[in-house]
Amino acid sequence: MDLILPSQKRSLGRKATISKQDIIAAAMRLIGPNRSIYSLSLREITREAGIAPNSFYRHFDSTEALAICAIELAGSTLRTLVGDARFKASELNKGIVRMSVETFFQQLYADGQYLPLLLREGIVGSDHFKEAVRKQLVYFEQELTEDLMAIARKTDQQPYRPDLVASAITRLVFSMGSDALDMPRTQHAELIDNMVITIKMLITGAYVVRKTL
Amino acid sequence: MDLILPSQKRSLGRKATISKQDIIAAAMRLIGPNRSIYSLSLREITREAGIAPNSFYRHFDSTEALAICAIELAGSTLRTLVGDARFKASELNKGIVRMSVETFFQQLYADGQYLPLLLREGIVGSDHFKEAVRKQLVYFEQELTEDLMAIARKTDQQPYRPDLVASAITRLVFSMGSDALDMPRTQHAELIDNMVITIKMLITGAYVVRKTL
DNA sequence: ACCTTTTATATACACTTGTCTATTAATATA
DNA sequence: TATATTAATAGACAAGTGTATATAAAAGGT
Repeated sequence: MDLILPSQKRSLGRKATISKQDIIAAAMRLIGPNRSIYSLSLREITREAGIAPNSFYRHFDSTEALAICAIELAGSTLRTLVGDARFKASELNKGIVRMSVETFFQQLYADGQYLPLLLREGIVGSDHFKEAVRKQLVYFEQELTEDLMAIARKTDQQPYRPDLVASAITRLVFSMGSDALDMPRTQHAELIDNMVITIKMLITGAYVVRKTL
Repeated sequence: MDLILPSQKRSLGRKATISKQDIIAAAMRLIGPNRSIYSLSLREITREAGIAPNSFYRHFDSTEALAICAIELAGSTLRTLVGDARFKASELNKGIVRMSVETFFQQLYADGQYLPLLLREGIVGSDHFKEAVRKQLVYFEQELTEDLMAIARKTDQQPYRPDLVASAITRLVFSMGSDALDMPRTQHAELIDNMVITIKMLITGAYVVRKTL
């Protein structure tokens, strides 16, 4: 998608002094831990990015377009990150659940701040925003479902409604993750433990419940 | 709290033509399903409420003050509602989990739109906002924990970490609840079923997991 | 009746906002 | 070197913003 990757070949004209990514980065700097992209003004963004207001239109049609671009970028970044976590987990034999959760938390400290972005824009944005975020979460859930099936194959047990489990885990991880951002790091170890316990309770319940329902 | 209840006694001066509640109602009308209070301008609110911009200051110091007042109102309203649900559940013997979830969904259709309000402002607001919302969620979790203990007493089993279970349920209910707002009502029955199943998986897991950990 | 207190409004000011219409700067190609 | 093409800017516009100051309106207390 050329919204994300800068087109390598440029055929003619003046060299671009700023890229889409630079503008997105400026926007990310502005929203910080509380604001949403929706609340940013075009001029505010261009001021932060160090360009003239009108230059914005060379890169995006509107602030809405920028937001959607940022959401997609955030989603893909996060998913490759969790993908790596799964790979490492199978290598280090550390437990997929814990490894994924830990990786997720690492991302919290990264400059990108992609996780809270997804959370916020999925809730306060326009319908267009929400759909973009929902799409990213669905990817997440699909990968999680795969993981759950892999675990199931190992233990030779069939979980009940792995789709629901995956959906619930996604919601929990995002919810607790954004809470973590407002807490001192000293509490994060405990939070991670709680998260792992909760997820394990959920997965365990998924095996047992099918008998009782 | 006199922020919420209109002071009955008025000692002197001109009669108030508008109340705090009227202004809050106007703000609620404006935010609709997507916007956050944070994005409302003072003039926008007063226009909707049918008063002059400066009149706003007679009731609130700032839009932030209005937001916090609305959050507290939303929280108390929701909690009494769920309290009623618990009462009815014990009367109708319908199952606390299902009854609470159903009541929660009923609230989605109410004019107040309090549920999405709590969700949004807890995420995009200032730190002050967030704290106000968090306080309401803690109330929720405490009542839930009570319920879980009550169930435990009946079944004569001790759940593992009921605090974590209550926290998880709260997050799930709010998350799925806000999703429901963007879906056609025809899908709500299924959503409620899924929610109940998920919660039961979680609770069941909480009983089993203590043995395996 | 008059004064006091409260509520609400009117007017105004300095800013910020999004966007339109040129105009200038820089670079690849011919 | 000249030209075409793209990027970026400058200036200006109407519209919207929060708030300060001043004034009018309505009610209670004496």
